[in-house]
Amino acid sequence: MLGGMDTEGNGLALASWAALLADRTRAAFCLALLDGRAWTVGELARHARVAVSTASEHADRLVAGGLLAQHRQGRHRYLRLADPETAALIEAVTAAAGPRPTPVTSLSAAHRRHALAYARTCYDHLAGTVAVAMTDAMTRRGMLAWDRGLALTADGDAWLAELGIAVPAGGRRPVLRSCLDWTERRPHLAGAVGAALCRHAFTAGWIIRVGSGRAVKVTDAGRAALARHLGIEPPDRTEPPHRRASAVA
Amino acid sequence: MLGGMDTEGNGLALASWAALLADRTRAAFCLALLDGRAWTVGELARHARVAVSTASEHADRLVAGGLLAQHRQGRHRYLRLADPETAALIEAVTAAAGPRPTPVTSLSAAHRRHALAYARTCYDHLAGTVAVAMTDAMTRRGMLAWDRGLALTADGDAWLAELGIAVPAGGRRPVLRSCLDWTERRPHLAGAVGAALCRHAFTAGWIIRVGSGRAVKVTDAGRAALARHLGIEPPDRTEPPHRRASAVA
DNA sequence: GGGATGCTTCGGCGCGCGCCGAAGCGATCG
DNA sequence: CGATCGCTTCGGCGCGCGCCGAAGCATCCC
Repeated sequence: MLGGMDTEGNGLALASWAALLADRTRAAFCLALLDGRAWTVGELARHARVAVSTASEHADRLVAGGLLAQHRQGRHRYLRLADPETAALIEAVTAAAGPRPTPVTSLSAAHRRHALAYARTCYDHLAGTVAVAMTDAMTRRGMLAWDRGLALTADGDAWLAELGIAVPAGGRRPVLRSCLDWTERRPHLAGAVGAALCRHAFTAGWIIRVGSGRAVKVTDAGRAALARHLGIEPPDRTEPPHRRASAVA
Repeated sequence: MLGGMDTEGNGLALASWAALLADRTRAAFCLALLDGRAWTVGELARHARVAVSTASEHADRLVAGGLLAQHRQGRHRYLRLADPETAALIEAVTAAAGPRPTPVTSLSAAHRRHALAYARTCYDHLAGTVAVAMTDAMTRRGMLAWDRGLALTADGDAWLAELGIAVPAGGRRPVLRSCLDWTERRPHLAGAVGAALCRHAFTAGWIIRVGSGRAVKVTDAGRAALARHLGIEPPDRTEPPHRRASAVA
């Protein structure tokens, strides 16, 4: 029959890999870990609402499959995503898995949803309305060129330098990548540059973590910086979401 | 608890999507369909060595899940991958799922394996040793710039024009993307440019399909063209593989 | 018309996997 | 030292899913 070759060995590997994500509990783990931090087994269990024993076994499988890395410390076992490539892949699959806009049941759920859609981390870079707006602004200002691929222009280079961000030279990691935003369905920046930008936003106090998840909050200083450096005016998102219908733009 | 939100709705979507690939038969289907062509239910069944009834049901699920598109024609039902994005994602997962070098059992299997590793289609662009060599040559000749993202240079633009390939202007598809080669573990070109290049290679007679799978063969004309246009000398791959150990470079 | 051929539907079988609670174990704390 | 805490291991339960063959239904060919 020919052709079976490619498939037999490799189809199995593909299926095994996918099987790791093909369970709602394990998927929940990976999604939670997309915040880029390390979680304990207990935290993951509570998050996904399963028994700790169950969570422990799932963690075993994910580590064995190479999706997660672990490190033990005292009586804790910390889990995080294995590497940025894995994170990118999971994010890509999530985007493909579709904009299922998650029926919102409670008001506080609506708050959290909006906070996530507004600004969050995507492993090591920024995502959400704010990240897409930043990408758009950078494009508008001629810092990014999309017409022959995606690349930083000389202006973009200069801008980063001005902020004190060094563009990391070639490792095996792509310097600049576009990542389809899961809520906006439009691209934001990832890759080494995206990560450096996000790191800078944290250290410069533009954004801070809020709650235990992936959501971040743009500080006053952050709003000022975005206005000054990119000419964008992100709305204040500490106010309740129902005020906001027109502010997203 | 907080944080459950993101996960509950979305973790389910992620898991459902992954479940589509999490079966060796369905994975085999998708891998086969990565050749970019449309297969019938019967062909897929024979390829994956399952009963036709089984294949039919799998096809249903893949179509319902949005991974495959179908079109019926007389008593046939043709299946292909839904779109280039889906293809890219599957290829990415395959690469992540790992370089499991597929233990080779028979001599003819070795032939097929080498043919695949040497040159094949990856949905709508080229992959394998040849594709990676082409990408390297284009980089060496200054047609591609990687240091600030991945982009065509002016030289690259001119080269494509010389071949009569128009760089497709912005649709929602990325113009140029690097795709991790599954056999070489190094990047080759994808995106609209990769697809255009592959299409050109077919129409210009540089390559032809061989067998029923994804493998392609570089013609004499193709070898001449690669030498002339890129200064690379791909070895003749119609000869048996054991001759070739040193020729791959 | 009759007889292939390609596909779908259905019933049924059996394995695998996700779940839990109980018990055990090592680290930590008082 | 004993009590607590975080995690792991184990046994057992039940659902879901992948598989098949038989039967049915179109389509195409003579």
